[in-house]
Amino acid sequence: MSGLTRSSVVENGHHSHGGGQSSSAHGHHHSGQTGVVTMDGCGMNPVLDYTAEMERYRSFANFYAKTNANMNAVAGMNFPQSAKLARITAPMFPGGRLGVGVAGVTPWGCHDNVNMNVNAAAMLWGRKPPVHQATPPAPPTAHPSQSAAHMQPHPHRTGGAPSGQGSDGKQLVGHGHALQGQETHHHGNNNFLSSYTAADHMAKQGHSHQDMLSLSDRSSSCNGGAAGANGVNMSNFPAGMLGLPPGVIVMAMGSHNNIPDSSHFQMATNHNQLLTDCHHTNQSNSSPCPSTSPGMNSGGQGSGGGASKRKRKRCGVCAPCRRLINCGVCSACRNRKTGHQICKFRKCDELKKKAGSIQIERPPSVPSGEAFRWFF
DNA sequence: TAACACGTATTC
DNA sequence: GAATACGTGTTA
Repeated sequence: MSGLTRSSVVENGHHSHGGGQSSSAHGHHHSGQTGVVTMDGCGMNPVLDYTAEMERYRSFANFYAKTNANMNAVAGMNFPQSAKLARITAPMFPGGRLGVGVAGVTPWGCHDNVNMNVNAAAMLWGRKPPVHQATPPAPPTAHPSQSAAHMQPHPHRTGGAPSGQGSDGKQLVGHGHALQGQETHHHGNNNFLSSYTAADHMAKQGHSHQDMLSLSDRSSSCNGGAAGANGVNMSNFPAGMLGLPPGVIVMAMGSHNNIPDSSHFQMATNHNQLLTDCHHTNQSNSSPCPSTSPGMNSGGQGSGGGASKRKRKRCGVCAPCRRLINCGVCSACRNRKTGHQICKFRKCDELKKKAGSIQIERPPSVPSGEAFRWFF
């Protein structure tokens, strides 16, 4: 059953997405654009309404372009946060399409930021950006992953876009069956870049995101070899072998022996490695798997020595964790200096629970199809 | 019981 | 050392 559970997390293709501008809480949307490749093989997703989504983001972009411009011009002020935002969001809307003013458009989930309009300039990043920036992604028109080499049609491909959309860079990878056709669109548009950028950002910006991403050379131990039980151990495949462009998330589906909680996010990095999600992670240098990290519970709960006093870490996959920006208006944000608390909207759902009650079968706050919202 | 304040672990 | 954020005691 765990396989079914995992399937539902990604998008099983049965979700209605005919709601038009329905709330994002119902998850009809992004899975088709986030570069998610699922590994359960037999599911098929319709090609989702990408155009509508892009229009929506463009609307945001235009609005914030104006907002930022007005604020900067009228008030004669510069908002450093805008620059920070731009650093990550700009690649989502390359100037070629949306213009310079797009800087500052933010990729947050649209439904939980009612104040974002008036507080756009007050939005804060949870952590300062890394000092060293990753190699910037190539412009969409020149991204190396657009090469035909990795866009060769998969022999078992059955779902996804019509073959006429091959130029869209759809790459289906599976274990002997067709993969869900919800794949990427990433070459012909900007979502790939957003994924790429966000992934890179997440890999650097905060511990929680680092948690999500451990290098593939550790992933086999992380997964306990579980993926192999499915016939394909993606962990051991460099992304390049699979033709996955950086930023594409491979979500290994299907049940894994004795590992009910292994939602295998795997993300192709710009190094063409698959990054493997280890739930309950830690960023321990020595321990490949979070749950054993000295930073968290080793010797604590794990040894039966009672509740560990070690700090837990964000799960990295729940909706709040996927949120990249602070709301700027909650008490935690307002009292940043004295409160020592993360934005309420970013507070991990798991951490809200009592310590010791962690049981992530599936993040309860992650409705189907929203698993990768943070890329937008 | 939720919000707040503070200690402190963790990361950079 | 500063910033971030978790844990927990206190307060409203």
